[in-house]
Amino acid sequence: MGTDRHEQVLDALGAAIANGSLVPGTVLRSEELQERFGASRTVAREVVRVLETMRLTSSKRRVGVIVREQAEWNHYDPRLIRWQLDGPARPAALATLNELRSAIEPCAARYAALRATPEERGKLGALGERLARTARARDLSAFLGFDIAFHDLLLTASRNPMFAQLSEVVEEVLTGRTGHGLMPPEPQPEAVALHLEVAAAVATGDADRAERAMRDIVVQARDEIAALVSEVGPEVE
Amino acid sequence: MGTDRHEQVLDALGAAIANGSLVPGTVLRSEELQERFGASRTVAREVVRVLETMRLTSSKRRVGVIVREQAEWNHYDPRLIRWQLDGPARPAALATLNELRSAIEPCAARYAALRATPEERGKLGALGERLARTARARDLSAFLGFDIAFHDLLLTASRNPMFAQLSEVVEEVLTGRTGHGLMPPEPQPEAVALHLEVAAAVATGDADRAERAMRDIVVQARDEIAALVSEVGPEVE
DNA sequence: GAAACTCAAAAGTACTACTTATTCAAGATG
DNA sequence: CATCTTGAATAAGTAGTACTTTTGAGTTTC
Repeated sequence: MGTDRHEQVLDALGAAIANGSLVPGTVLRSEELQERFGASRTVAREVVRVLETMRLTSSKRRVGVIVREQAEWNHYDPRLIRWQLDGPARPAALATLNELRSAIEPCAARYAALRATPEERGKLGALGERLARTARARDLSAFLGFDIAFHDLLLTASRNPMFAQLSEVVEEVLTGRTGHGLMPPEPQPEAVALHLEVAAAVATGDADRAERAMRDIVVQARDEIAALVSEVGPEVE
Repeated sequence: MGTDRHEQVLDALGAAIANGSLVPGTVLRSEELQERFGASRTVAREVVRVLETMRLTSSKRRVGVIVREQAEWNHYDPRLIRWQLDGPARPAALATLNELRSAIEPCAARYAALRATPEERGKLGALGERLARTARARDLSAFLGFDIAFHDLLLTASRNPMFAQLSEVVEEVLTGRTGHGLMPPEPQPEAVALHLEVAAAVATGDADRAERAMRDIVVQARDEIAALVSEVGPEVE
C-alpha cells in the first residue's frame, strides 16, 4: 500500500483540524498525539512538522502544538482542500473553490490565446467539438470528461504554473456540480457555444475574445448556482 | 532565535531546488543530505517530509529522494514563493504572481462589495482618501503603504479565504514593482481615481461597478509593465 | 528468453538519551 | 508591597542506534 503510518496519522489529525473538530487555539502535546493515534514519537513529530508547514498548527516549546486560526492556513494545499471537501463544510468549500476558478479562468484563457502551442490550440478545438457532440447526444458523463479536459488544457496552455495547478480544483468543482444536482439534466447549448468560442479565440490568438467568452462561461455558471442556492438560502461561512 | 536547525536546512535545500540548482530528476539519499548539511538523521528526515508535502520531492524506497518536475510543485506555498523571489528567477516569479493577482482582484472586489462589513466599507473609503492625499503630496513610500493596505483589506473583505491569503502576494508585487522602476515616479491620477471608484462601489454594494473599476486598475498596471518590458524584451519562461 | 527467486540498498519505523528554550513560581531585594 | 531575579520543571528540539519493509536488480531455473 502507499499508505504508510505517517500518512494515516496525518490524514486523521489533519482532517480533524480541517473540519473543525479541533478548534483553533487547541493545544496538543506531542506525547498525547502518540497515545491518541498509537504512533511512535518519530511519526508523531513528522506529522506535526507537516501540519506546521501547512500552517494548520504552530509549535512552541514548553507549550505544545497549537491549532492555528483558519485565516492563517495555507488554503491552497491540495491535502487541505481534500479534507475540507470530504468534511461537513463541503458545500462552503465548493463555493470558495468555484469563486476561485471563476476568477482565474478568464485570465487563463487570455494567456492561453497568447501563449498556447499550435498543438494545444488544435487539441482545444478538437475537445470543443467532442463537447458539442456529447452535448447533442445528451451523454452527460462523457460531456463532463471532455469539459474537464478542456478546462485543464486551457489552464496548462496559459503557461502560468499557478493557474495550471488549479486543474484539480476545476475538476473538483465541475464534478461536484454535476454530482449534486447543480447542473441542468443536459448541457446548455449556450455553454457549449461559448466553449467553442473560447477555442476559436485561442486558435486565432485573440486574447480579448478568449477572455470575454470564458468570463461569460463562469458568469453563467455562477448565476445558475446562485439561482439554485437561493431556493435553499445562502450557505453560512 | 526562531531559526532552528530544521529551518536552516529546509531553507538551504528548498532554495536549491526552487532556483534550479538541483534539477528535477535528481536523486538524493538521506544519508547524503546529512553529510552535506551537517544535520542529524532526525532533521534530515523531517526536512524531506516537509519538501514532500510541498510536492518539491517524492521519496521512494530503495531509490531515494527525487526532485519533482516544476509542474508538480505546490506553487502557492509561501515558502516556495519566497525562495523563487529571492532567486535568479525573481522577474519571472513576479510576472507569474502579477498575473495571479490581476485575475483575482476584480473578483475579490465584487465579493467585497457584496459581503464587506460596514466597518470595512468605511475603512476602505478612508484608505482611498489617504491614497489620494499621498499621491498629491508625491509621497511615494507612504502611497505604497496605503496601496498595500487598500488591496489587503479588499481581499479580506471578500470573505473568501483563498483570496484573502493572497495578501502577501499582492504586497510582494506592489513593492517589487516600485522597487524596480516599474512604476512611474509619481502615482498616476487615473489609478487613484479608480481606487476611489472601487471604494465608492464597495460602499454602496455595487458589485458590478466594483469589479469593473478593479479590472481597470489591474489592466492599467498590466499595460504599464508590458510597455516597460517591451523595451527590454520579454522575459523567458 | 521469460518467469520466479534471492539479495542488498535505502527509506520507513521505533525507541532512548540528551539539549535547549520557556513558563511559572518561589524567593530575594528594593 | 511591588518588582526583579533565579531556578526548577516541562515539553519541544536534536542526535544516534537498532530494526523492518519495500523494491530494484541481478541471478538462477525452466
